[in-house]
Amino acid sequence: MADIARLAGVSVATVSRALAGSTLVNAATRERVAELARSLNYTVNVAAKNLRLRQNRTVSVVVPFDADLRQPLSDPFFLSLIGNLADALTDRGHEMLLSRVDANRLDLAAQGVEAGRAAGLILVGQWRHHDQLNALAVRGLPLAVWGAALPGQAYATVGSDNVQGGRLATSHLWQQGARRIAFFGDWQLPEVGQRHQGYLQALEAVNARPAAKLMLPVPFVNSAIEAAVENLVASGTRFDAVFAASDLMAMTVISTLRRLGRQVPQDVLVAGYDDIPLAEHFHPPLSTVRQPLGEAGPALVAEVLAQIGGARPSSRVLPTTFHARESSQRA
Amino acid sequence: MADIARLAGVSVATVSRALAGSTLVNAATRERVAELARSLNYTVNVAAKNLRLRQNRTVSVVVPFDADLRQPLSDPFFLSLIGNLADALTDRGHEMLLSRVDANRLDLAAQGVEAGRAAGLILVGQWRHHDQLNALAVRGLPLAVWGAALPGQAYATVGSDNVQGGRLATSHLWQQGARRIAFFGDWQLPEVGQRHQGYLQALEAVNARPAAKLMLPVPFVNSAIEAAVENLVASGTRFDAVFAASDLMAMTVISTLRRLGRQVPQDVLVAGYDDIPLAEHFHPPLSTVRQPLGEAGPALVAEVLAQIGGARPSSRVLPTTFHARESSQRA
DNA sequence: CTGAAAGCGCTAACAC
DNA sequence: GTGTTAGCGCTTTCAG
Repeated sequence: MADIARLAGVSVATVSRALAGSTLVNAATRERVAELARSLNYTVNVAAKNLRLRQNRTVSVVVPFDADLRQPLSDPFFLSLIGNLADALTDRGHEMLLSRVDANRLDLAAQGVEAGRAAGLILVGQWRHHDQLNALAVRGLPLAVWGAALPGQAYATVGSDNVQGGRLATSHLWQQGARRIAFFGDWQLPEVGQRHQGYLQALEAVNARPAAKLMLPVPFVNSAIEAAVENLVASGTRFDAVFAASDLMAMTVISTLRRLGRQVPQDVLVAGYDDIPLAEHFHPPLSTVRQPLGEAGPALVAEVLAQIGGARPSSRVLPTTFHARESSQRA
Repeated sequence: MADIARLAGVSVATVSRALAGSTLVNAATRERVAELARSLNYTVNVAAKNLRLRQNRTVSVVVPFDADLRQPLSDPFFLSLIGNLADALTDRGHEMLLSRVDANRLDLAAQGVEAGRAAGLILVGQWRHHDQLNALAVRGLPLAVWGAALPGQAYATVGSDNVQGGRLATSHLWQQGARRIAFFGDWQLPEVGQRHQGYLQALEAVNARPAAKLMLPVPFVNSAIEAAVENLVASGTRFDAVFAASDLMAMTVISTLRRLGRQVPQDVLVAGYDDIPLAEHFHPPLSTVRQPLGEAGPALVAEVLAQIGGARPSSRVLPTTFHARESSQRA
């Protein structure tokens, strides 16, 4: 900037003003400075500017990972959510700092904000660390979490209506004639827990009681899912439908069932959760609960930005819809 | 920092040194300062530090998008690559600034670096903007691009051996007895172009000549893929195999063929490219060319960091392997 | 309309 | 060992 000032024969203050488009500066001078900057391929140093202005237009997005499995991030739903967040942030003139942290050290997630790198934090995935999240929120850190709304939470969540989703999927399966519907998913996780709630509610609504043997606390790990299907089949437990806590899980269930000689939907009906793009191109096309991904990014971004602006945390539950396709309907 | 200095009864310089773990400062003082910082939940402001040190441990990762379609980022392969990059960057102590830019305004991609927000740039996807990329590289911007190595390029690429991949897939299909193998993919895109090359080479190797009608320049858009399959079938052109430029495309091809009453692999053999995690759980399990995703992130990161350190751009081609599954083998 | 000067939060000579 | 000082690149009072 000093260079430009010298070349333009003005002070740095004027250059700063000119580049900021201030009307205080003579139009001619402004144009000259702008031209010079362009030809020198010069851009204002954002870091210095932010430092001076004590502002920050960056939001830290962190994806917690389960240290035990150190799985590379692979669920298409979360991956898409990240893409979505990038767009939403860009649309609102902010930048996105992306990182992954050990889910057991969630306090590290706040680092970006504490080190002044970012003005707020978006957490993609809640895991079972409700209390750690509360601790962050109590510190006054602008924070929005994708996940389930839980009682007694001090932080803001944005998530889909998991209970409703679980209910929709389960009662659909029931209506299709399924009477022994298995639930696949680790209900210790808040979101899955609520989907499980919905499952229970739907069964209760028709006066059915869920068999304990049909509820399998399966983690989001391929090998575990396959093993669960194998065990279920081997055990001889009768079941005529599966409601899986995610599409990815449902797909693995279907492919494992097929390997074991059971056809979907002829022998077993299956429904998933998420409605990832591939769901409708799967074979059979997968019935599933759609989470409104398109709203997710903007909602999370709006929430952190509101908090950065001083607002109190406020959670939001997005409605879910069920999309019946072939996997849950007998031909 | 000033606060801590006051509370500790020392100067800010000492606090700075203490927090940096300098041995120049008395161990007792150092501990006192560290304790104070901890209790105050204080962290050094990275932006200020970087400004002063004229250093920068951030890398900008940008994903170009096609403005015409403004598709939300959805290909699992690219999404996974981003996750991978995040990990690789974290492992090497850097942060990741993620953004998407209009593929027609690739010069904007450099903004992060020019504005001092980042020290280097990783571009995920090359599109057809070879020259724009060269222009960036010529400016001396540390840059690594995921894509195809092209003649006369001034920038560094990291990518899989697309020609080899195309050859492997095509000759496998040939060996399985396919004689009229269709190619699906827009070969204007460098990577797809090379896969197409491989396809041609494989056919040439067995003295077959590809029918123009069997080569379809289909973009990565679901509706276009479906339309292409429909047209191909409707036209009455005979074909007994499809090599698609990505797994996602292959899956859409399979699901569309099925809708039109053609079974895979009974009527048509299909092979894809990428080996996304879902490929093996698809029905039928998808034969595909694996790109070594695990190496991609680290390789791209190593390359930008090397350039930031002053090295000259140096491209890298990662080997591909073909994984034959049911979609390309007659029972 | 423009310039001089102060300061954002930090670190690195250079003294003591 | 520790403090003083200068300055990273910028914006913004406050004078003129």
